[in-house]
Amino acid sequence: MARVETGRVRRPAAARREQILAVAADAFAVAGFRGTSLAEVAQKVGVSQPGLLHHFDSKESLILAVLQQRDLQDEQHVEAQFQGVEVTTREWLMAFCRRNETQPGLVRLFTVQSAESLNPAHPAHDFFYQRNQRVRERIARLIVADQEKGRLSPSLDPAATAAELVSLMNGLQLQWLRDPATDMCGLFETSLLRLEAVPGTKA
Amino acid sequence: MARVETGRVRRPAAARREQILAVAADAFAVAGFRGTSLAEVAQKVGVSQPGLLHHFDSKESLILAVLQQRDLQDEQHVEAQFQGVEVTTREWLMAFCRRNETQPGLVRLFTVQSAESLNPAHPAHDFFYQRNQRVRERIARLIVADQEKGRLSPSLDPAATAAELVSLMNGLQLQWLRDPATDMCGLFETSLLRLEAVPGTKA
DNA sequence: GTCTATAAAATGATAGAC
DNA sequence: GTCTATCATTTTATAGAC
Repeated sequence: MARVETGRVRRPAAARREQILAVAADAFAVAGFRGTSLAEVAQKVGVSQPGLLHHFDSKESLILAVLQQRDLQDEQHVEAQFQGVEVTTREWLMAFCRRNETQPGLVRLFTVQSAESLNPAHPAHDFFYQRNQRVRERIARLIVADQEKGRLSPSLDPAATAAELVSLMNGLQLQWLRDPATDMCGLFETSLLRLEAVPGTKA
Repeated sequence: MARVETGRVRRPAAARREQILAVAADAFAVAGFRGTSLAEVAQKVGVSQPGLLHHFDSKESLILAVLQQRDLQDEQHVEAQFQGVEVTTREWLMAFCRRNETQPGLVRLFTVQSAESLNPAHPAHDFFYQRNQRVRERIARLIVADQEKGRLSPSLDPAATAAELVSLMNGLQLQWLRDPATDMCGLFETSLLRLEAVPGTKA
């Protein structure tokens, strides 16, 4: 006698986890953390809501897992391009920008969560603070290297310029998401070239 | 015989409305639209939740009223400074930046709502789209005027440069909110001065 | 103008079976 | 690994009294 049809699709935990992360990333990108319900994510995955919570203890652990995974993937992708090769600030930043241009969902996830996480009560509040510091420091180091090679004016303050470039990149992403006609990378490159044109290749 | 103490504080509708708008602006600024409950706002106002909904038909109408009021106040404040006077792009933008620096709550309201409203289902989705277009056009006109006076290089594309400056301003606000040590206006001015240094004051 | 009462729906999470 | 059942809250909104 045949088993009763239950409709369940049982999958390896790892595969299901990946699937959930992908669906959740999209949902959080569109509606934010508070605006996304576990039931909604579960339904899109094709699983019950308690079934979803079997893989992630809570909604908080889910958003953190999503952000950490995507952040790691993204960083690795770009850094891998320049393995051992010498990179200028502009090249490095433009590589990120160009990659972002092909991944609006990812950009949206980080842009929306970034603003939402300004709230100290947001589960990813610390995550975004740390991430921001890390990115600024990375860019500041690239700027210093460029200055040493005479590619950027020594009159530029590395930390301040890094903060400015991170801000511009974030702002351009927001602008691009709101109005996809925005030439995000074109505007960014124009600004970077203007930076390189600042006079004063050492006194 | 004395009337029974009800504990109610009855106020003129207009005054209560203003009070609600002020409290709601703070709440939406911190926790966003989805993250703020009417009960929370009502409690801080010192009124019951249905008492609050007597003044605003719904949560949606409340957030829209908050944004419209603040947007109007802000624009009027800065434009009033330059009544009839000729302003440069840099002066106009720096006036906004300096005012913003004194109003973190206001900046946070618009930064958080701006990102949250990327969601087409957000009540202020259209509001922010229109507002963004309006600001970009205003700045583009200032740039054209500066170019005509020889204060900015004619090689700059007004619309593109306006989009870049709006992006930078928005990004700097986010950066400043996340890390108050950021010298928002200082960084902005540095960038604006760099723009003015672009060579080519007409052929 | 403000309140109490209440509805109606949604949500995050747990218990326990299969 | 996934489900059904269920709970405790929270949340927006309405009805009707004062």
